[in-house]
Amino acid sequence: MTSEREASGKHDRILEGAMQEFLQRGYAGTSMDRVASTAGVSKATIYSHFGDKEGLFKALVQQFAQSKLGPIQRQQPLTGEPEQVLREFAQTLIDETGSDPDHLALVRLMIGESSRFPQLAQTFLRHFLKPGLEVISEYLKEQPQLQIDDPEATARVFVGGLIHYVMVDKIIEGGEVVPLRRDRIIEAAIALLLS
Amino acid sequence: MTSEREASGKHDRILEGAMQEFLQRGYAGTSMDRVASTAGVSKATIYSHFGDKEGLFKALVQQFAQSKLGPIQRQQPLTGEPEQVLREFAQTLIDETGSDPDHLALVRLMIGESSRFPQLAQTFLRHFLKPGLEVISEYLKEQPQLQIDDPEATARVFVGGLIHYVMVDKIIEGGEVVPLRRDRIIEAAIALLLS
DNA sequence: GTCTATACACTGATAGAC
DNA sequence: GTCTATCAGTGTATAGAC
Repeated sequence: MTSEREASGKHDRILEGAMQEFLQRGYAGTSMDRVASTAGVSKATIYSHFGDKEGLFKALVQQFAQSKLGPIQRQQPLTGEPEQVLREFAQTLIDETGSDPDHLALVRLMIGESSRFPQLAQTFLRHFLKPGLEVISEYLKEQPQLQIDDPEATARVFVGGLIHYVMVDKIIEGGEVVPLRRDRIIEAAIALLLS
Repeated sequence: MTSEREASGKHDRILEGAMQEFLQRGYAGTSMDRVASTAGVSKATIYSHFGDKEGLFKALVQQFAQSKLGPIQRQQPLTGEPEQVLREFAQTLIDETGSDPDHLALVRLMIGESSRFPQLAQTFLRHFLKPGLEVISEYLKEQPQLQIDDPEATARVFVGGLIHYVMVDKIIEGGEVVPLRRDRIIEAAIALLLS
């Protein structure tokens, strides 16, 4: 039916336009006028689809979290030599989260609004952080020669150290204040686990 | 002079009121009307002191960064047994940054606005992150028996892992999604450095 | 320096025509 | 379902009195 196709088209165009605006200007900084203009629809159409500004925002972030699987989430269980497995995992994590401008902007937004939209932060963690922690944690459990007492906590330090690097370097662009090349943090993190 | 004393009093009251509002509502979510009301002055007074909203915001964050020294920044160079030194450092970092609501709110704000106010993020890193990295980095350099090839990068993984824990648990309150007790992350981080 | 009063644009949201 | 037109309220910022 024509009405269904058109409705769905507008629905998605609104979400795309809203995404651009929210990622660039933040929640409070985004106006519904501008979202309407960017999406090429009238404000009334937005309100009929999403109720209000908060409804639009929540719909948008959930859609993002569900559409874009985390780079780690789609990974199979890890197998192979620890040094190579860990290096590839670390490189993938840093490169894929650090080179996607939309992802970086979403992290900024999610953290900035986490006190006003706590569910969004939780959705984000469930989709992006938790799967990566689990896959590394499982791998460490299967490597008794590494002598790791607490694989879950160790995975958290390992992944956390890498994510913190991306946050400082890419999300808040603090690379000038505490400069450090990508490969040095990767090798240091691996060395800690292997020694 | 009376005029000086009074001007200074209002100046500080405005900064304090603005701090409350910005930390709670974000930059765009804060209105100058509300700042004026919270500070107990008129809007015109704020504009005469700080020019515009952006000027007020910048003055505020710089004042915060300069007044509150990071818990690590005021520390002397570390000395003693590695296990005890590292444990105390980690506990201090997690407890002091994780239990100060203003500090947590400032991190949320700083990250959320980092693309629109990059200097604020840099100021923050210079005052809070860099000193901690340096003190740990220096300590690791003086412990050859730990066999750490790259003390700076290793310090970054160690500190980053701890800060990431605080960010997930306290800043975005994701403790339910990826629960982990404070002591487990501390012991896991220490074990990585000692093994 | 500080206030009151106000200018003037823009905000989120809706009514009513089609 | 979608639009145009519009509402009441609030936003930043300033003029002018004291």
